[in-house]
Amino acid sequence: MSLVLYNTATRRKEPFVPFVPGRVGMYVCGPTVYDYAHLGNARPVVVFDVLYRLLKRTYANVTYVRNITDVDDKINAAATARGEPIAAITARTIAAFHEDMAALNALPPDVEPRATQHIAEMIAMIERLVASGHAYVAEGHVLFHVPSLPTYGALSGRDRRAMVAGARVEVAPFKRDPADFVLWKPSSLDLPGWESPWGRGRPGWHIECSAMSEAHLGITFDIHGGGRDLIFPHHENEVAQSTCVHGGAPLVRYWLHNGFVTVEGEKMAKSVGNIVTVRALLGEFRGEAIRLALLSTHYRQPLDFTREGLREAERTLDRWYRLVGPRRAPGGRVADGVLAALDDDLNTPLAVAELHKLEEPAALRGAGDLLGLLQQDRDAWFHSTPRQSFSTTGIASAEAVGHPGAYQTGAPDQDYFAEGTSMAGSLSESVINERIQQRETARKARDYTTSDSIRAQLLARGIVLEDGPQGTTWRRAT
RNA sequence: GGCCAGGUGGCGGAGUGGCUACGCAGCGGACUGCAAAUCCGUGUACACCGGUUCGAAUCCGGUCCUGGCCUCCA
Repeated sequence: MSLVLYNTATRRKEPFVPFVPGRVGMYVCGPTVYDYAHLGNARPVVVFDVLYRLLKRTYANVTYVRNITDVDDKINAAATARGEPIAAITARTIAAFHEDMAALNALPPDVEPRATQHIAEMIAMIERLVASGHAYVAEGHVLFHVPSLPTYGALSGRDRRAMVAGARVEVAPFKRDPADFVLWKPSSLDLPGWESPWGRGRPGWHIECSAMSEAHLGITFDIHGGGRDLIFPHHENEVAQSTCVHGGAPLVRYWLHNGFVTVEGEKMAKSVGNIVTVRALLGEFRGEAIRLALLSTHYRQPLDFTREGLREAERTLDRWYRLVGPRRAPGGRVADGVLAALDDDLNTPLAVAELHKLEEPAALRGAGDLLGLLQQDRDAWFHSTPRQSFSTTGIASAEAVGHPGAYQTGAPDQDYFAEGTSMAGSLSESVINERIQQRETARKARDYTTSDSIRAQLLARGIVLEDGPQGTTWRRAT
């Protein structure tokens, strides 16, 4: 394997060489848990899941860390707005996140640290920053002093003075420099808080990732991933904190960032009202189709998510499932073309094209395993509806998770899915099989009027019949 | 305003100097009682204008357009 990755820090593709031979440490920024995961959250999870699978093929020791941010002002705001304890919101959201990502065939990370479990490490880190002159205390806050680090801005490629000039947010008066950012801030008693040398307070956003990556991956690790929007300020600030704490030792060797997701050509944003949650989408499409749609565009490119794109992904999976054989079986050797595509900076669209060239079931299953696709039995795929697929993986319904109204994402979102009315799932398999038998009888009697009417009836309920050499099979229309 | 991406056939989407992917849709055919599925055939695209070159979608310059970031949005 000769993996090449595009490194945001150098803006070039570079051969991937682990810092410690044979061992790989990878950190991906995970969700802030106050609401269901949307497509923008799902893309990095799926993309870096493919990278994780690819790395595990080659390296015996891969540690994948994906954090959970469970202390954040957005969570506090949600708790206030809903009149619900923070712990209840985070616990429920984390459970939903796990279910949704599992439905997308994303493997769980090796470590999933939570910010609230690493407060002590954060405080220790901040103390060192204060002691070394990189941070200062002001009005109960601890701030990182950006001018104390001459190389600040290298990752995002921006000039400090230009940033200040373009700043559109009011600068807090106690900052020594407009670019300084918060490491620790005071908490009133109604907000989550921990005792610290600077009084009861809570961490700023960036420090958690510095603390958690050090705790689980050490001072310098190989890969750090996330969405493009995190390059600045989040990752820039992470670099600043960590390198200052670690006496200049580099934090990350390869920075990877995925592009944004738009929906039907529009930016997905709360203000537009077109946030598409994975959970809502899973009600209409199967997880593997969503996953394939996410992998059909190169991860660094912008991805426009459309209903038609999802349908195409379903048709593609239909075709592959017809070829892979009835039972889920261990995959065979991964085709060279597929590997070469993924080795080239995770070129998943090219890998998908390579899959189209495969005809052998074992080869398809093998490539599918690496991409996290084709993970079920053929019948399970053809007979399942989105809902069923969702529940057979042990996922509780949105209602069972509770307070569905709390996750109201607005009318436009509802409209997006309203047109996808589906009758599939309204017929049980026994009824379908019974009708197929009746049709068989009619066909043997050459009563094609009856047989065609049975097929038409089933089609109206979303069931497609196919007469093959081995008899009649059925599938859910998509 | 600054910085950064991107504009490829009806659609999606790779490709970054010559060999013009791949998929979907469409069209024609085979198969089928009819379908579906499958198979065969079928489409010479690279925003615009210059330049470099024997040769450019691919390199250089310019123009237009779209999107993102610019202090807590993946």
